[in-house]
Amino acid sequence: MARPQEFNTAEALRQAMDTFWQKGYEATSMADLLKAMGLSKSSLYAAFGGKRELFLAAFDAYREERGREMQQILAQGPARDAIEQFFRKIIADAGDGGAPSRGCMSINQAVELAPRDPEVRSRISRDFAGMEALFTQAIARGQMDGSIGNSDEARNLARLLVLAFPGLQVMVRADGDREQLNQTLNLLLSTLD
Amino acid sequence: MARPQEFNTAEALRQAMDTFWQKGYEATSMADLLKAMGLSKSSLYAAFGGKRELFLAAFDAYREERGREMQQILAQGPARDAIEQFFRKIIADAGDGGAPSRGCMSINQAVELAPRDPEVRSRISRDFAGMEALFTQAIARGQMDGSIGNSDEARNLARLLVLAFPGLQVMVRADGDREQLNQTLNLLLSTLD
DNA sequence: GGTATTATGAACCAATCGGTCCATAAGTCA
DNA sequence: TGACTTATGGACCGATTGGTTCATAATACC
Repeated sequence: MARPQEFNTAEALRQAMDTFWQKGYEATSMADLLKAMGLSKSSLYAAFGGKRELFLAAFDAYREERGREMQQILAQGPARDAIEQFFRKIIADAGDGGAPSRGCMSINQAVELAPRDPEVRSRISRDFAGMEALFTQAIARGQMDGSIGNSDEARNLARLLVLAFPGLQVMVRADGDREQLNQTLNLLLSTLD
Repeated sequence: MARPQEFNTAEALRQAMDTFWQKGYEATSMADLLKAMGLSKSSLYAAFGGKRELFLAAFDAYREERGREMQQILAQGPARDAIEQFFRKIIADAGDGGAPSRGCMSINQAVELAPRDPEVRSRISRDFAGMEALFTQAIARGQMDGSIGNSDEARNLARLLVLAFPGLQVMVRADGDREQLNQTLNLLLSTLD
């Protein structure tokens, strides 16, 4: 019909996601987003609405992407190994350079916006529930294939892992010692044996 | 010598602490603080410096208070029971009313400011280290008094609890189901047996 | 090539941000 | 009571906040 967009919407959204992920909602200004996304104010507002709508879109993109990634990792190989790899990866992903780590955006938002924003809170509830379901499924599989010896209810064991997840993500974001965290993971994972 | 302060400095600091605790650093404006502390702008700046300095003072007051509280709880009764009470209290303290829970200010700041503020980050590192030390001490005591059966190194067990702590605090702040969290604690604490 | 349609950049907006300044009120001490 | 010291409230500051508006440029279609 007419003049086409000069930017890739999905790619711009990804840049916004990265910025919100690193700095959180309040500390991210529209100027930050404009620079990161590389487009002009009117384009941004036309394509995404305001700051809050852009944030929610970026957050949802993050959640979907991470959900798929988790599902994929947990499906590979013996369940116990898959679960271990899932947690090890969190530590390994922490920026090796001096750059501060980003942690998990859902966890970050559980702290920042969830207490005062029902729409964010409900998303995070869903994230935890989804994570519990995936862990439960993986643990049940591990109890079948013999890689997980603990015969407690899979759901209960899963909840322990769900509890450990934000703990690990917070410590990673606060620049916790990676070697030490890996060591602690040994003990956590030995609970499954 | 001259006109005395009309406000109690410690009490005003406590109000600031509460506000920063609930809303975080960025989402708290000077206007919020003025209202919460009940004093005028010039008084606030004269007594506490700027926003950041006030925040650090409030944060340190929080950390000291909580550190003492933890120490006290862990010292009471058999070590295993004391540790259990410490964790149960975190869940119980979550606002029973509809009011959103505040979680732990150190954990909240591990997410919000720590990645970009070395002064905050070092405080949080110290908090984690202190917590690890207190847990280690309590667990060692429990291994002596027989309330803790697990004979793994006390320090390693302590690190597992240190990992669980931010996990629990984040879930509480995001309005996680209290009953379910208490149930999950059972499994975590059974690691000590 | 002309026309209709749409994306873009810049100018502009009120409101709020954290922070400073100062005249005045309210005390203390001699 | 008078002199000195200090706390207080309000006016004021420039910068930045998120957001809107509009003239212009660029493209697709006929």
